[in-house]
Amino acid sequence: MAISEAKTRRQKVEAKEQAIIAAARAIFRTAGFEKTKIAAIAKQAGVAEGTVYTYFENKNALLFAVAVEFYDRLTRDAADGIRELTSTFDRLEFLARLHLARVSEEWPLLGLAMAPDKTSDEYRKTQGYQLNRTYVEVFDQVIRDGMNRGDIRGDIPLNIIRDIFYGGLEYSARTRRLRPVTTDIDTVITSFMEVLAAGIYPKAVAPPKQDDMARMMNRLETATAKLEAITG
Amino acid sequence: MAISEAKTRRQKVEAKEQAIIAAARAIFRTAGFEKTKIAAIAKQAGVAEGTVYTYFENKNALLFAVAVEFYDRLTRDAADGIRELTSTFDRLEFLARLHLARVSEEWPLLGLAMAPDKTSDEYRKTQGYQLNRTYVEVFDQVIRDGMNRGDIRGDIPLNIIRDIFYGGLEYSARTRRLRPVTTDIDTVITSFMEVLAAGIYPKAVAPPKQDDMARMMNRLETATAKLEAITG
DNA sequence: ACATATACTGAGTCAAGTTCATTTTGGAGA
DNA sequence: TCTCCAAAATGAACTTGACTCAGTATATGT
Repeated sequence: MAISEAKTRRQKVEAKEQAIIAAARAIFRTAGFEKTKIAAIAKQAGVAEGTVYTYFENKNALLFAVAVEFYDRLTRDAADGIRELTSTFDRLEFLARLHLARVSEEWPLLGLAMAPDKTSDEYRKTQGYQLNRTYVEVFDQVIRDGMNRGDIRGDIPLNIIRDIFYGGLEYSARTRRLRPVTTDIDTVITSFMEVLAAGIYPKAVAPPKQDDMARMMNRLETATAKLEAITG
Repeated sequence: MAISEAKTRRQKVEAKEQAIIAAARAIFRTAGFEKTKIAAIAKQAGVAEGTVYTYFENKNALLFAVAVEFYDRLTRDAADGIRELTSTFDRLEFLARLHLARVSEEWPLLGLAMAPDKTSDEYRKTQGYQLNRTYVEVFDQVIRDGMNRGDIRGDIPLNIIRDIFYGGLEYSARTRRLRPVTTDIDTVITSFMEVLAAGIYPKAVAPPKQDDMARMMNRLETATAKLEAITG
């Protein structure tokens, strides 16, 4: 009967599809896209080479399938995470942390998946765009909400804020990957959020009072003492 | 004699190398990396297929050569541009404009050139890193200088500022490329600089009109922070 | 002019992605 | 339980394109 087929047959097929995606993810991750051979994926998934092509149009489509899973999970985690947080700042910090962590792990692969080369066919181009849109919509909502609350200034286009946020995070992830001495992740997030919130220019300062002058002298003494200790 | 060889023979060889690079750049740009055939490059450059390989180890090396030219020009233009500008803000805005413009044109290609896949051999990996370092050094110098002048707060690691700057710009460029309705480039730069300068949070007070004392405080903070970083 | 090193050539090799004719399998109907 | 068929699986064969190499042409120094 039709129901029974839908249960067992379909289940087997879907299990096999998952096995192929899992094998692909694992091998792509260790070997990179170019060096990964379809033969190796097939072997690891326990199927023949040709079978891969009954599930996926080609190698790019397979990479794309891996990317879809990644994005789905990421979007879900992002949405779940902010649900429990109330302040705009906390939400943004949460999203920054999540993104930095995930992207550090998987970007070498998934940045590629969305590259023009790999999404040249129309379906994947628009599909990839949608995937990204859905994910980023979580962020956009936090910002819009923050603007309404007065937590975020309303005179900057959302576009720009989004690009700075995700662009900055992606580059931070890249820096952490490439640099020999890697900064503690909490420090990165703290500084990142600080710049996002208040910018790189010095904050407005109140004109120094008497106290400030005294404090400054004090600190200058300390600093000078340290300097002398070094220079001798 | 040796001199004459160095002149005519070498010149011819270098002209041919340039012809190959030029052909490669043109075809890579229109067709993308994967779809570009060495045969097509050879034909356009007016040489046999095999000749390409007397000049370049392989296809990746050819792409890399294109990237080197791009970076050299970019770095030169960046350094030249800021030389004529005195204020920190003007310098940063200039660098932002330059980067956004160049990256919009060429990134689909050159982002790839630096990707892990293409720089897997040790030479190109470190070479690519150096290329990037040299370019970014122009920016770093502007920031360091700005910190010393008190134009930029000293309590944020240079890393972070750099990543936000270039990451944000790259994403802005990407957005401009992908989005159907593209924002005017001046608006993008203005908003971008505004966020970089002052952040996304509402300003507490009017923009600081720093008097000398405040400037000095700021500078002292910076110096002390550095000192503390050294002495622990 | 001659010898030799350097540059150039393009047919051939090879690796890997993709196709397809054939075989296997799971389940619906008798 | 047996039969039959459509879906799924197979792997050998095909195709494409990067790369090699044995041979040819060219330029330079004597």
